[in-house]
Amino acid sequence: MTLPRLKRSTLGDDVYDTLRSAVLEHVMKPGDRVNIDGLARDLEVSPTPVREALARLESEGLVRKRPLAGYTVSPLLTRAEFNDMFDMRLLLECAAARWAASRATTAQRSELLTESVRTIEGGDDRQWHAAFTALDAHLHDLIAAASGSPLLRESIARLHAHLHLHRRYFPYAQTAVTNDEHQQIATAINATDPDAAEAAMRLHLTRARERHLVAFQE
Amino acid sequence: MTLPRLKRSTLGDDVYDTLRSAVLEHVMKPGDRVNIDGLARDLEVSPTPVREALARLESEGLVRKRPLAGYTVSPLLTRAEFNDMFDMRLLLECAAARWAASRATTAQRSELLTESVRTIEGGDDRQWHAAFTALDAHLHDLIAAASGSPLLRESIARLHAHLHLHRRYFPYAQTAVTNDEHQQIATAINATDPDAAEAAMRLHLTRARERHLVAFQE
DNA sequence: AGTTCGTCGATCCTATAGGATCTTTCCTGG
DNA sequence: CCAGGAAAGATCCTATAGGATCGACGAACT
Repeated sequence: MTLPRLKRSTLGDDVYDTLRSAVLEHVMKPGDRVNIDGLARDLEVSPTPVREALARLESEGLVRKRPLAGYTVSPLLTRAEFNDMFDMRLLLECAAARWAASRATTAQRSELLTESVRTIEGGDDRQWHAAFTALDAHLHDLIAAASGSPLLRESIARLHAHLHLHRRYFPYAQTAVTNDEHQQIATAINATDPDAAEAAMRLHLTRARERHLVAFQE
Repeated sequence: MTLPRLKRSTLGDDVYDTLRSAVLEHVMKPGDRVNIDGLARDLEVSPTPVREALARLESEGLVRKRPLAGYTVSPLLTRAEFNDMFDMRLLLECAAARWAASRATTAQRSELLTESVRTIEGGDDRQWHAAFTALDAHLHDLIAAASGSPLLRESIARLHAHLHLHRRYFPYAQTAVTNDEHQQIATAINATDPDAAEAAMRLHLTRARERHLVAFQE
């Protein structure tokens, strides 16, 4: 019998989750100054757990720290940084798809298939975008988990956090295409076809990069 | 005229560097409990910067945190984790070598050649091992930097920190082989030969894995 | 008019104190 | 001799206060 190990969360962890969500959902916008005392007041905690949470967020690159001048939310990605991120995604996620195709368990394959056909309906723009982003992140994490490499999964998760530093962009018209690409990856992994899985992932990421690149044309 | 931007370091950063070195050099051994108040007394600072440093170290996986029970130094790698780490190194560092071969600047190529022929002499066992490890890490970082991808370089650096979680092992008899492998990589990169650079890196890592694997045979 | 200096306000950084929790040790009973 | 429970000690977690530094505004000088 395995008990779910009741999670004894600390205040610092709660603050961390809250701040992380705020940055990822652009409630705290890139470039914003982060006032430790102010945040502590708003969250009704002491500055100490806030400092702890910010130290972790800085280690992940979501906020920047200037000594004796405070924290600021990390600025938006430059075009070069954006391209670098997608180069990394191609490197990591293509390998993840390949490994997942050869090593995933039966349960992982079926869950991947199930999730890949889900679609997001209803809600206003903000809700819809949040839900779609979450689903996308979840799918990619499923593949990363199925790769059987904890380190690879963690690296991909870290990278996806940086993706949120990118300017918000709503590819409404292309969700059908995105869903189709996801399904092709899932199908290839389910069929234990590493080559096809890697190719499908490469195609998906290459197209996703192009879809997002329009944000830099202004 | 460019001034070297005097670094205004904070106490928290100093504590972080100190603790990080202590963990990496096994002054604080895997599994050891970390006493916040005790460390603050020893370092003659308040617990606050110590907490901040530990939060960052936890984010990097060098220490673990159990709520309401304190921090402990991360345990030694299991055999599975060790293999996973080298799978990741193969994925990341082979790509780094390939990219470095095609994109490195002239200055980077020459520095890589210079450093790859350096050897470590003298000192007692501890000093010698520390110097050799530092040189190895420096070489791999040079290649990662020459890849032109900041994210890739950071990922590799993060991975190398985990390498120190591995049991100490002194391959005295094999340093000549290691040096030779390093030089082959450097030569290939200098010759702008991506295929050879990747192959040399793959060979180096594969052999390094075997050299370290003996630590698990007991 | 432009620049420099000094003061003010805000913020960060560090230090200390009190409450809650876990670990350890000791004791009792079977 | 071993298992279970309780109390003491140590530690972590949180809250608050004081010192130091940075940025900004205004005045005086060149």
